[in-house]
Order: sequence, then structure tokens, then C-alpha cells
Amino acid sequence: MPITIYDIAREAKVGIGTVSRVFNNNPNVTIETRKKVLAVSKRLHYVPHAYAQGLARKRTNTLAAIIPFFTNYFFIEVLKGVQDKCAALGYDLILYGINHPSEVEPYLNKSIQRGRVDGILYFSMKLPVDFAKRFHGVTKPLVLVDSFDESCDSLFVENLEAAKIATGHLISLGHQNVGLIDGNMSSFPARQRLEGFKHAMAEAGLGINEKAVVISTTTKLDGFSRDAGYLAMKEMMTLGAAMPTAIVISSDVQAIGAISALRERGMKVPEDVAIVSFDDIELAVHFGLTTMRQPMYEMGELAVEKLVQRFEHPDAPPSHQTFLPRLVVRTSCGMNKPETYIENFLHTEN
Amino acid sequence: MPITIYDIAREAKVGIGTVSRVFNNNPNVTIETRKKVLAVSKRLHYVPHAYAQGLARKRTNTLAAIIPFFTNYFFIEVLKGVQDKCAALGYDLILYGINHPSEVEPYLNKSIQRGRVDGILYFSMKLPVDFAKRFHGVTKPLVLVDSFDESCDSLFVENLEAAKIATGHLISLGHQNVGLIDGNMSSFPARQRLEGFKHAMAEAGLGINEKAVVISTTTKLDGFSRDAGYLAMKEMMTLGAAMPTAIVISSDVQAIGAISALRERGMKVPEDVAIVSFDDIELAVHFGLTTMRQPMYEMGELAVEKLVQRFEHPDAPPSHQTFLPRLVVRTSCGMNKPETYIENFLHTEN
DNA sequence: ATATATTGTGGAAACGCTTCCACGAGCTGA
DNA sequence: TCAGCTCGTGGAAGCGTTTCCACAATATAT
Repeated sequence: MPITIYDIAREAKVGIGTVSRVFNNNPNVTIETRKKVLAVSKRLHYVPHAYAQGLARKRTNTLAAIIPFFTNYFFIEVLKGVQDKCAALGYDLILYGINHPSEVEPYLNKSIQRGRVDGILYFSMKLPVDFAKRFHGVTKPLVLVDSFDESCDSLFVENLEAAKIATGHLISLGHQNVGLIDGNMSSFPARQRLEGFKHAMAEAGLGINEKAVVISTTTKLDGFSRDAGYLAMKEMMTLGAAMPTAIVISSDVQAIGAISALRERGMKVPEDVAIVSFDDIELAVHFGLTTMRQPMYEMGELAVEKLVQRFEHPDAPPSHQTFLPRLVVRTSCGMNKPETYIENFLHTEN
Repeated sequence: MPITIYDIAREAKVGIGTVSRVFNNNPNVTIETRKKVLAVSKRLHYVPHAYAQGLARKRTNTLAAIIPFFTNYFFIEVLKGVQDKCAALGYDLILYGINHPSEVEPYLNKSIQRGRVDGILYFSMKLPVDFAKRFHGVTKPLVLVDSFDESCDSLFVENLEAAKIATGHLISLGHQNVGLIDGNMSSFPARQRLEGFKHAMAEAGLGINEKAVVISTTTKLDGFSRDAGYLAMKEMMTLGAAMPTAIVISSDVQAIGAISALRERGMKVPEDVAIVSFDDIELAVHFGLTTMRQPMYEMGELAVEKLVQRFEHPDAPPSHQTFLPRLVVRTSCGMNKPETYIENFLHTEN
């Protein structure tokens, strides 16, 4: 009952090869033949069968994105870049949202399944250790985003360096007792930020108050959540007089939660505590957050581009590209950057 | 080079049918044969070819979601429900994020393409008018989410009723001069909410101050954005003394923007203006927003279930299911609901 | 005039599965 | 003992394309 290329061929009195050629814009078809085929196709509502094409062509024009916590703002924004670039390049995007690292395996297997997708975008997680070996030669091109592995292309943020900049900024404003609220150590970026924080403190000759480094223990969103930020700040506040005068917080959403906790105690940002966070989500403007801006959308776009390049040059050596977040100064660090909401609004319009 | 069922058959000294049967858990295979085949498959890293399976089985186990503005919190949350349900049911999800209604056509065509997906989830947009005719019999099962059409299954929020409840709540608190900040009229929910607002006011015998009904003119996110809310409130504030004492706002993000605008003028919520909004996003707690909670995640899940049911009963009459949002009272409406942040926090932890 | 490209076309083979039919082997019951 | 089952199995046909080869018809060069 469904219309196939054979129906079109019969009806248009041509061969199936010709019909195929018409739909593939092969130049070796006369204009009249082409018109005839197209007319019949339209009349019969013919649409090529994607899977049959895929099987014959040995490509699917589909990419998979394996992405954790995709309700998290950071990933949404990256995903948006991925999606738009896919659309622009004519690829379909299969979304595998995973809620826990343990779910990675089945999805990885699924996308590696021959013929399912042409390539994989793998977000923010370590590859299973024996991955390369287990799937030697079987696996599809894979681009790591916000993560790193020798064996494949990757794209990541220089979190260590970024944390140094963030911490350094607070130090340069005169703070000596600087704290850190970080995500769960199972997160690579969180570990890097801890490192960067320590480096910056050491370079400035400042000691680290162990109690003023609060690392999230929750695995939910790896601690990059408002709730985690809230709880961390609660904990920080038990320090009383020893509490830091400035805190580096590993994401804007955590910072927002932290600010809630402060407010409950009547404490203010930046008067009582200065804050620098990470991401620069849309709401950061609203809270006046000084933050390390991550080019999320752009990373998403670039990830797709990298994958497509890999299709074209399968044997090129793995490429690794880094992004250095940029410090966006607002008011939460205590610098009275004169910046009204509307200014930013207009700015963020685009 | 890639391993096929033939390689396995040869190596295991069985027929290809047997190999296929093993992988499809057909009971008509002896335990020994099964083991043998499985062993060889593992040794050769055999994985079935998804597209070949799809072609032979005439199904793809893949769904498409055509979704607008998917950076919007509402859609993210719905999508999350969709994604999780798909995963649970073993379906893959292809994501078509569209940025403008005009982009709908190509994506609709693409997913209708025979063999690409088994069914389609279509979000918050009107179907093209002649859609049913143009694709009579060609099209796949399609479930409308947050939208309505006679011809297919749908799932939507009773926005008219919800707006009545929201408005009624403010009226019941004694407000006579109630305003509305709404999304763009191109949005079906926005139109419904305007209606509901008018009904409620009329029922209460209250006149509507035309100037106090601000409808977004931007098409960006259909006006359901923080920026749009900010601008709308700015406009509202030009009313001076005639400004409403209570405002219904068509989304939490708009409300957040609106609150920014108020703050700039030193006005407070709920002291100067009471607010009820829609959605109940995670941040609503932070702002103490009284809001009409939409069961976003649940809608996503249910949408997938409906689609799968349709696969099983292709000829059942279209089913239409509605959700009535629930009023969540916090502080923005002026009722001093004693509710601390942590209470809510624990609650939302789930 | 003949040899040689070029162009448009038809259709077989291939892509890698599932499914169905046929068949032999081992059972059952009369 | 034999007809009639059931069970496990092999492999052909089919899913709907693309692609390649063959070939006829025309154009070009000699």
C-alpha cells in the first residue's frame, strides 16, 4: 500500500534507477523525464523511505547526543547550539538524556549499534575506561564535550584556569578569606575548579580554610543545583566569624540558592559576602552575578562541526579544543559596576 | 568489513534464521544453539544493524518531537517527561527544535517521511490548516501537546479555566483593579488566558482597565520570557495611580522580569502589587511566586503513552485529555502563607 | 564513412535484517 | 508399525532504496 519507487517508475513509464536519480538530483536525467517523475510522485504522495535510503547509502544523517541532567541550564544551552547546527547541516538529532552515570552504557551501546547514527556527541562524562578497547573499530566517531579523553576529539572549558581567574578576581579586590562552593567531585569540571581555586590561593600566598571549601555530596545534578547551593551556604554559615568574606561558587544556579540561604539570615551580597560564580545563565543578570561566562551555545555548535569534520577526515589525529570562560563583572563581587538591568537586557537580546 | 548476521551464521555453523531468532528471543532455539551464537557474536563484536532491522520490521522504535522554543523552561520540563518515558519504553527520541512557526513545514515533512519515525509529538502549535488533507493516509500517528485539533489525539491544559482561577484568587483577596500581562496572541495558551481573565473579571462584576492588559508584541518565545515580562511591567507602570494593585502574569519567567522592573522603581511584591503567575518552575519557590502549577513533566510522559496507545489501536477515535493547573499559594499574592524556603526545598527534592 | 565519446536510461545486485515456508528428526498415540 | 504432531533449523524472499554495469541513441572526431 505504501508508495515505492517501483510504483512511481511504473506510473511514469521509466526505470527505478531514473526515479532514484531524480530524487538524488543526479544531473544525468533530462528535464522532461525529471518533470514527469516529479509529477507522478506528487500525485501519488510519494516520499522516499528513510531507512531504506539509510541502508543503501550506509549513512543515516543522524547524530546522537548523550547528555546528562539535561534540565540543567548549562546543558540546555549547549544542546540548543547542537540542535541549531544539526538543523543547519541537515542532520537529525537523537537525544539520550541520562539521569545517572550508570545509565551510560546501554545508551552508548545503542548509539554504537551499527546504522543507528553516524556519530555521537558525548557530554561531560568520562568514557568508560575500557571503552576504546571494547569497541575497537566498532565504534562511531565520537566528540567529547566538556570532557576529555586522549582517544577522541574533544571540546572543553579550561575550568582550572577559569577558577584561577575567578578566585584571583576576588583576591584582587582585597579578600583574604576566600571560600569555595563546588559541585560533586565526580564531576570533572568541579574537580578542575577546585584545583584552580587552590592554585590561585597558593599563588597569592593565602592559606585555605578547609572549612570554607564546601563540596557537594549530592549526586543529583552533580551538585550543580540551586538546592545544593542553598545547603552549601547553610553549612558555610556555621563558620560564624570565620566565614569567608568572598566565595567562589561553581555555578550560577548554586549561587542563587546560596543567596537564598544568606538572605534568610539577613546577610547581603556583596556587602557581607562577595560572590563570583560560573556560567552566566540568563538569570545571572537579574541577580547581578559576577560570573565566568561559558560560551555554551557556541560549544554546542562547534561540537557538531567537529563531528562532521571527523566524517570527512576519519583518520586525522584527535583534535582537542579549549574555551577559556570570560569574567563578566556585575555587582555580586562588590565592584560597583554601573550596569542597569535594561542595559543588560538589551545586550542579552542578542 | 562490518560483521553481519551471515558472518555469525557461518562462524557458529548455523543458519542466518537461527541467528536472527536468537537476537529476537524467539523461543524456538535450543539453549545450546543460543549459547553458541551468543558466544560467536560476542567474540566478533556483532551488533545488529538498526536500519536493516527497521526496514525488515517496518518500524523504527523512534519518535519525533517537534517543539518550539525549547530553551523555554516549560518545554524543557515537558521534554524531560517525554525523554524519560521514551527511555522506559525503549523508544528513541528525535528532537526537532523549531525557532519560528514557519519552520514547521519542513520538519513535519521530514518526520512524516516514511520509515523515519513511528509517530510524532507535536507541541504547542497549530497544525497547518490543510495538513489533514494534504497527507491523508500518508501521515504517522501524531499527538498534539498543549494544542488542539479535531483530527488527532491531544493533550492540553485548560488555560481558560486556569486563568479564571488565578484571577479569581486575586479578586477573592479583595483586589478590584486587576491587570494582566500576557504572552503574544499568536500563542494559543496566551489567548486562552486572556479569555479566562476577562471571564473572571466579568463574573465578579469588575470592569477591565484596557491599559492594564499588556500583551506582548514580541514573537521571541511568544513573549513568555523574562525580558518580555520586564518590558510589560515597565509599560504597566506608566499608568501611575491607575496601576493595578494585582496582576495576573502568564508565566513565572515573565513574573520574574516584571519583579525586576518593579524593584527598579522601589516597588515591592506583594506590598505594592500582588502577583499570580503560571507554570511553577523551580525558581518560583525562590521568588515566593503564587502560581498556577502546570504538570509539565507528567504531560510529557502522558504524551508518549498516548502515542504508543495509538500504535496499538490505530482506529480508535481521537482522544482529548485536559489538565487543570493547580493554584500553588506562596507569598506573591499577598497571602502570608507561612512557608519557608527549606520546606519547599525538601518538598521539591521529591 | 567509421570509430569513439557522451548522455540518458533500465534493471540487477547489494545493503542487513525478519519472516515464512519447507523439511527432517524425534514424539505421540492407535 | 505408521500417520500425524511438534520442534528446531536452514535459507529464500522481501523490505525500499542506491549504485553499478550494460546498452542504445546520439554527438564528435578522424
